[in-house]
Order: sequence, then C-alpha cells, then structure tokens
Amino acid sequence: MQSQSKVRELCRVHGLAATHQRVIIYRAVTARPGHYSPEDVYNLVRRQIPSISLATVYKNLKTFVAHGMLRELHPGAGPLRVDPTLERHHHLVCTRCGAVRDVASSWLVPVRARRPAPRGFRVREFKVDALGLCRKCARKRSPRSRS
Amino acid sequence: MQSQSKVRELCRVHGLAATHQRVIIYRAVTARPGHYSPEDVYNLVRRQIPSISLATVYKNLKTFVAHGMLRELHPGAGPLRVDPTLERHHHLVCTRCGAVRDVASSWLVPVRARRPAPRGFRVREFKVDALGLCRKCARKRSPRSRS
DNA sequence: GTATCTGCAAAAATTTTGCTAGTAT
DNA sequence: ATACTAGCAAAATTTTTGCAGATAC
Repeated sequence: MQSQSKVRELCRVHGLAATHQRVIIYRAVTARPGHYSPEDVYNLVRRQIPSISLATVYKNLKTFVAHGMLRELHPGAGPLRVDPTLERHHHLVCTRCGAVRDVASSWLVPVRARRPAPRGFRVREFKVDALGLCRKCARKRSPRSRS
Repeated sequence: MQSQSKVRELCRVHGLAATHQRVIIYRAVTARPGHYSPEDVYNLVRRQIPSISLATVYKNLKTFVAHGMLRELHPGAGPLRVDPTLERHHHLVCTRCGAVRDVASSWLVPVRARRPAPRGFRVREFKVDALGLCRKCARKRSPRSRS
C-alpha cells in the first residue's frame, strides 16, 4: 500500500488535484494486486468515505487509467476492471470460470514480431493472455473421459 | 460469405437448430473479417429480417461463441464484440482511437512459456494484443515535438 | 481567486430474462 | 410430438452526464 504522501506526490506529478477521495481510491486499488471492478473499489472505499459516490469512483479510475497510473483490463465479459500492477505482465485467463491471474513477463520467451506491423501500425507493447483452465476447472473437466 | 447450406450444416454439427434467423446472423457476421458489436449485427441483419429483435441477436451470438463458431473480443472498453476469424490470429489495438485489426499469427515469433504456468494452470492458447498507435493516430501525435 | 473535483440524481448504454407463440427436427 | 428458438417487453446491470456546492492549488 502506498503512503498518503506518495499518492499525493504521484497526483502532483500528473497534474491532478490530490483530493481526499482520490488518495483513498488509489490507495485502495494499489493495496494489493488484483483485478477490481468499479463496484469493488466503491465498496472498499466506502468503508473510509461512506458518502462517496460510485460516479466519483468511475471518474477517478478513468482518470488514473488515462494518466497511466492504473491499467485497464477486459479479460472476459462483464464490467471494466482495473489492475494496479504497472510493470509488464501477462494474464492467465480461465475460459471456464473467468478467473484472471497475473503472471510475470519473464514467464514467456520474449514476444517479438518477425517484421514491421501492417499498415503503419506502431507497436508499443505486447499484452498476452494465456487462455486455458485453472487447476480447479481442469479437475472438473471429465475426471475420466466421457462415456 | 458462407452459403446458407454450409451454415445449416455447421449448426447441425453443433447440435443447433438451423433457424432462418440463425443462418442470416451467422452469414452476416462471417461475411467479412471485422469486429462486430451486437448492435452492428442487429443493424446488418435487420435489412433482411426487419422483425428480428436485438435479444435474439444477443442470444445467438452467445450461442455461437459458446460453440466455438465465433470468437469473443474485449479489446478496449465498451460493448461485446465478436470476431468471425477462427484461425489463430492476434490483434493490433490502437490505444488512442480503439481501432482493432487482425494480424496473422505468423507475424510473431512463436509465443512460448519458459516453464509451466503457475498454480497448475493449463494453457490452451496464447492471445496477443499488440498495443500501440495506428498510422492515423501516430500522425496526429505531435507532428513535430511539442513546443 | 480560479480551476478542478465531488456528490447527487437522472439518463444513457449495454445485456439479460421470462414468457408465449412459432419453428426445426 | 418434442425440444428448441424468436420476438417482445420489461428489468437488471454497467457507465456516463450535468450541475451546484465544495475543495485543492
């Protein structure tokens, strides 16, 4: 978890007013790795600021994402999720239960293109989702073959 | 574009009733590569079946995805999108305008893990998004450096 | 003091659901 | 004949917006 003053400084660096709500929201999201929906964040933050509104949470999450202070995720269906881990990393996405886990970038052989991208596209980074089954779902899948 | 009879056969293979609506929807989505939202598909299909409902489009797109007849996409924010390209491929995602283009899997050096995935996760495939700027947005970005 | 931000409430956008009549097998 | 599906309308969910008052710089 980042200290209040660190968050305030981070806001300043990005030209954002360091409001109380903003500091609390950012600290809540970065308290530990995970993938939070706006609702999740709202519920976390309400413990400390019962009067906060969901709209404020949305606005600030979008602000943080726009300033690169958080990452945006769209792993499966459903609501927006936000990821506090800024270092390059990839995701393990269970196609059965939808769970998403981070995995260090070093897990993969470096991703490289063999040639420039088509149509003048300028690649900045590669984001990899490893689709498959988490242990729990892999177990459920036909304990012995079907029949 | 797939012929009506091909689509009917495909439905049969997957144990789905080959209804008129289903055939029209599937043909519309697979008419050409692209990334369609349910609204898009609805508007395409309404030309041929003015009485069709958006709910029917949603139900059928989800059915197709569940049977592996389409792929589901969540490239950026916003609505569900669906991709008719079933062969392995990756995406170029413009982080400025949100445009998504397909790029052949062979564009990348093969993606491989250096070691088994953590926590018993079973990887089935890697999905790569190349994040960056499309030509149009790259041009807009500071034609000469700022100042 | 001025620009930015919050909270509220309302609206917009997206997706799901239950049900009846209709259709495919 | 039986099971599945379409259309409809309503609800649920997720996200955005406008604005008055409050706060940060």
